[in-house]
Amino acid sequence: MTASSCYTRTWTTQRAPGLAKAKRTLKWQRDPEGMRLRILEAAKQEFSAHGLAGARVDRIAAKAGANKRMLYYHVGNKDELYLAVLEGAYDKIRSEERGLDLEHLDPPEAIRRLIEFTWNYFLRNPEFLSLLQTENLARAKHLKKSTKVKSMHSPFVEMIRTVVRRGVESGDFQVAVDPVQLYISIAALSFFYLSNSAALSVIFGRDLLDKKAKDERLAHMSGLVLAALTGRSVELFEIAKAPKSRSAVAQTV
Amino acid sequence: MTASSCYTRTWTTQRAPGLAKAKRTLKWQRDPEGMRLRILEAAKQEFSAHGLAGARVDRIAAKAGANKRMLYYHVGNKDELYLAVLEGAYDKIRSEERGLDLEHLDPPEAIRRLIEFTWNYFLRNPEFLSLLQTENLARAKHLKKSTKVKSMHSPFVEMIRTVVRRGVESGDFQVAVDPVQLYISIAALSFFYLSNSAALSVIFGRDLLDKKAKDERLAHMSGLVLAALTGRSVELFEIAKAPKSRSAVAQTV
DNA sequence: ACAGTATTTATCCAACGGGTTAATTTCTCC
DNA sequence: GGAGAAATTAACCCGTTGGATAAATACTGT
Repeated sequence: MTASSCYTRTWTTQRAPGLAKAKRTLKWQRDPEGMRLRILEAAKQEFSAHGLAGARVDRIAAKAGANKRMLYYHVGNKDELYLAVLEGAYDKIRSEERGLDLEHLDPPEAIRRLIEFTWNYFLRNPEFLSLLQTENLARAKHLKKSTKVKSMHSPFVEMIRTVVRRGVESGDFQVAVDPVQLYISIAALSFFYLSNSAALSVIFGRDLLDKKAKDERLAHMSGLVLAALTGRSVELFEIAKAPKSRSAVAQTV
Repeated sequence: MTASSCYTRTWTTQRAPGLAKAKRTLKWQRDPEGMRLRILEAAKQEFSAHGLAGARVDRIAAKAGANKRMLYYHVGNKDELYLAVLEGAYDKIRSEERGLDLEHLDPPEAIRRLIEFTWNYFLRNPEFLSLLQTENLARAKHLKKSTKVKSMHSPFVEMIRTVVRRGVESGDFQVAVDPVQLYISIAALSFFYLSNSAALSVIFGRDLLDKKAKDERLAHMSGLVLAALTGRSVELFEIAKAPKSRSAVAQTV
């Protein structure tokens, strides 16, 4: 319950290292940029772990090694803090995506790469999933106030649109598909699986996050999307075997 | 802020309608079953609207036209209440699914029907989406305590497994696919689109919930899954047109 | 008609939680 | 070396909230 003390800032530094006499002991040190970053990082953890209403401003301060007042001084109130975190999260994923360089791959390979990237990004950044879920439960009320976020996405959509068009022209893809629909589907297949893995693991009685399950999932998703686009049914798709004894599977999360 | 009074119970009934003298006025009336139902319904609304931490016990009581004490008397504390709501929600969807009668349709038609049902069910029951999201943010801690829920799903998985097997045997499906993967994918395509429509509408700058968008989404999803399974690229898949002026689209939610 | 139980109402409260105010300390520039 | 601005700490405020206690009222069987 009580905030875990990730680390306590021990700014009890010596001043004026040369002088022997004047070695005053500082109680703390100024560091506005660092403070802001620590606050945002702590807030990201707290919001993704507890949601918007569940997040505690005091815990964020504690995790950031800061006084609660600092949150308001450097960022703003709880909602503004949340928006800042969210913008940072979107910025990070879209900027990594830009590095994928899909334009120079042949279309099926580009799509496969996008799928794999999305899957791995979500795996590596579970807080991103939580933050989005939380924002959607709030009906995107924070995002609607953001100006930055909207502009970050048109280039991304155009990138996918180009890949699809090239695929159709080269004959690799059977069908032209709306890039927004396609991206939403690609994101959906990973997002839902991962963000709901806790509940899904319980209701289906098998651990969806162990190594084998994750490999199978990636193969399934790539196969599904690429088969639909190209018409050629790619490798994948494990055969459906009827369980004999329905042995209970551990549900380590 | 103050709880909206959905309806106020006016139990100020006349007793003993035949007798003229003894027409006592009751302050309230007993109704344990009805009370329990009203509490669960109110709780469903509150939890789906505000999440777990955001939900207010007092508001639930007010919405149910009950005294707060009643929640604890009839169901339990906040967490037990939430679990009860969740179990009810799962029970409802799985029971409707049983009525789909997929066993007697030819496999592609069965899958299409499952996709359409899932989509429409999520559209008709947005609280279901919220409840699941909330539960997953809580890492399924409530579901793990449930005994009922686990057993509700094996028959459902077997139903899909059978459809897939029949499809492979008849040659309709190119590939055998794990029924759990398939169902997760089908659910994912609808779930993510709808549960994240608020944020997606903002970042992509178009209203994903208007009539046209919804029709397109259903076509896209059916096309994607059936094309992948059958190899024949079904109708659908709108051509990707480059926007000329990128006209702003209203974002009614 | 009455006793006993089930159901519901009426209050209370202590901890919490977001946000604010005011005082303190550090840094920068002249 | 000192004044003024920036950054940080410390302490407080006050409405909220989940939950509890006790008293009141309705029903049931006899």
